[in-house]
Amino acid sequence: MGLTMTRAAAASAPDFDLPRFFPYRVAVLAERVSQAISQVYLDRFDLSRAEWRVVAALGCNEKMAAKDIGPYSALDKMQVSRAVARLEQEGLIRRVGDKADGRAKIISLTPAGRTLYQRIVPLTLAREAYLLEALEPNEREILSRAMDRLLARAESLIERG
Amino acid sequence: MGLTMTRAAAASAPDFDLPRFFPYRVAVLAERVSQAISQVYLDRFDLSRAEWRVVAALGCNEKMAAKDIGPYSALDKMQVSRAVARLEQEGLIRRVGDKADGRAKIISLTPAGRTLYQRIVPLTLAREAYLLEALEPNEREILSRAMDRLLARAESLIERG
DNA sequence: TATTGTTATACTCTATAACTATA
DNA sequence: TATAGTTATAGAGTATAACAATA
Repeated sequence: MGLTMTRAAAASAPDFDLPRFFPYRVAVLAERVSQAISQVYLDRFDLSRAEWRVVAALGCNEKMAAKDIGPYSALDKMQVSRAVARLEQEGLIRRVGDKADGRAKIISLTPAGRTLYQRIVPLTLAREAYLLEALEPNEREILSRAMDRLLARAESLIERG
Repeated sequence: MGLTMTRAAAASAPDFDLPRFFPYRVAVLAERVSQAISQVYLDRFDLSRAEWRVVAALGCNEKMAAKDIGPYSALDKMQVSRAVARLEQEGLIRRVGDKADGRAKIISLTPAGRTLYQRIVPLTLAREAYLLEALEPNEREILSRAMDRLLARAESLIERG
């Protein structure tokens, strides 16, 4: 990981090595992990990644307004809107108007949606467990904390431009 | 991180929590890191991610055949082909036929391409360094090894389907 | 005037495969 | 028959913004 940052060379030949560049490595890792997991929700159950995230969010939370699904699942409001529209067509979720706020719609899984969720979850958890078996418990803890800190730093970089 | 894997509940309510699900977390992290880095190569220098990777590969390697750029930069041959075509139009790379293999074309940066590379690299390294400042040296080492192992496991999951 | 959610549009990316030229 | 690389095409995903309804 370009971790040592030994800038032996000056601007004319900076110490840059793509395969060790952290942003590259995390992109490749995430892409491969996503492929491995999407074999479950996409290939076997024909859900897009956004649709799977919405199902997962509702599986964890029972009832949510669309505006809360976005922040919970790292999707923007259009991705949520489109995913929710398709999931409703497929009979996997239902929407009812919120009495408290006429603009909002409360979204929840139908029984079919919950059954789907319950089928997918064990398969994805098994794959996650297989991935994490590569690590010792203390390594997992360090990884988890590292990811939280890196995410916070990435977000502060994005903010400042 | 769904790391503890305490499956207290049975299939009817598996211990699934999207925000702690490792594949979700690594996807979100990679996306945010990519946004933070693409502010450099995309917003300031108008390169797509694939184009930046090709420039970076050639910055690290001087001369490469297209077939070697793909594996080096985690791009498929079409992504390489398109990126290379645009970079050539922009005068950032050049292609010459390989005398040893009439099918292959040897690709290298032009002086303009190398100048661009040398401008981008310090900026991306600075952002990488900022991200990694969040971690102690030993944490970086553990993270680096963890990423290698997780990648290998993800690839073996993909292979077996 | 701001927020919730949908729709429209254009653009980019991706995936598959057909195609050429060489080997 | 296989490989290096390009091109074609269609589908999926993305970004921006306009829009309607409600607050």
